[in-house]
Amino acid sequence: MKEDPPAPPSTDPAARRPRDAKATREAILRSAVEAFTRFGYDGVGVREIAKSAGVTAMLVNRYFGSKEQLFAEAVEESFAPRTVVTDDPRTLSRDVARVLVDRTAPEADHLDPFLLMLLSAPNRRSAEIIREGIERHVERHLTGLLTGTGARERAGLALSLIAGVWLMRKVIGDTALLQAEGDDLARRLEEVFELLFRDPEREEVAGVQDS
Amino acid sequence: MKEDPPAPPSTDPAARRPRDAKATREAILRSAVEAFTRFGYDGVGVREIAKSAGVTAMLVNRYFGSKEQLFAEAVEESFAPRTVVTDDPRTLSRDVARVLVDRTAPEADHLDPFLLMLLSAPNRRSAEIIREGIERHVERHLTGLLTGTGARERAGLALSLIAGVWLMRKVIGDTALLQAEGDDLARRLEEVFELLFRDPEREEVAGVQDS
DNA sequence: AGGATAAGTCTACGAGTGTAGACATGCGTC
DNA sequence: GACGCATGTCTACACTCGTAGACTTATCCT
Repeated sequence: MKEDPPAPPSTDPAARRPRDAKATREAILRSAVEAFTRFGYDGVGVREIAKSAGVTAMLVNRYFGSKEQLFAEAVEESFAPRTVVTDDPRTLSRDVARVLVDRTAPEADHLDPFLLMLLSAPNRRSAEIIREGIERHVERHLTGLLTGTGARERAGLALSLIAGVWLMRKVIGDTALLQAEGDDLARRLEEVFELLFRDPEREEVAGVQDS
Repeated sequence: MKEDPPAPPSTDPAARRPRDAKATREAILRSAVEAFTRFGYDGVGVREIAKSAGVTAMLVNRYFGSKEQLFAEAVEESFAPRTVVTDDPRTLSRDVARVLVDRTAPEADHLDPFLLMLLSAPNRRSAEIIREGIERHVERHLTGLLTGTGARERAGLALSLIAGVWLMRKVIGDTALLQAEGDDLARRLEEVFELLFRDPEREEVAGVQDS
């Protein structure tokens, strides 16, 4: 009997934080990165992001101005850090292939910038923000690791393949790529990356026609 | 001066069609394929599709049951026909590379199933519909053209690369791939497809480690 | 202790969503 | 030539979206 107090003072995720603007801002940004990576720009609302950060929706706009600006900061946060796993050009192909296969495995749920890109690409505004971010951070970095002609173009192709594998394995759920044995997949991907990463002029045989 | 009549009886796209259920259904489906390919599942409303077909929104649901079922039929319509350009395994790599580069050129605006896939992938329901469609139509067809071990897996990787190039060039607008010279891009892509399409056991040198 | 100010919340609006149900209308057939 | 039914439309509902403006509350400084 007797009604319970409507707000049992259990572990409320918001009421406990003692009014710290910087911490709150970071909490919102963290929630935003996670939400945008899981559901994409159009797949999540600011109320949802705010709730999982323990605040109300309006505070998001107060700190970030708008959903679009919040997304821009989330892209920066997501793309800025490591992203590429190794800087050693000799093992680059193998490492990229291995990490890609591992992170797109069915049981893994890594929050990856490529997922954020794929799921937010349909919206034209967010696509433009993503383009700026991936060019400035990921593509530029990868291009710097490559030598020879067309390094930028080859880096772009490699990123296309990476994005495509993310798409097919984690977003679409393509059976052929999900049922494939991981080591086998990594080996084939390594061959492709090797083809894209190596200096085309340092090879003994170009092999292809000249025209 | 003087206001024009609010509805000038010019070429009204709907009023002219003489009540043909089949034709109307096809018109709606055509509009749906175009809209879903341009804006993705969540990026377009049934009212918009209906309007460009010259009918009202409710007629869409009357003919197709729901937006989701309409999307399923649109996927079928989009993925069913040609999709792969040639069936000659000898020129497959070159043809696929050439067509891919041409159709993703900045000036082209080809309505491609891959665009529909990319833009509708974020929605989980439509992603599942797409998976079913691309596996049953495109992937199965491509797998049948390949010989040797892991044909299905290699086909999946090739489709990943194709999707990735579509994404980076036409959706994200990646500068590195858009500024690249078309013939050069096609040549590099042909090499990658050649690596994925050829029978791994029919090669003189496997080159990679055995484990 | 008390007031200033930052930190956070509440209410609301205008627009857009998919779609259910009732209504209007034009065509083929007797 | 009029009826019947398929074809198409109108209105409405219950909801979600981003965000603008007014409001409340806690924290810090003097």
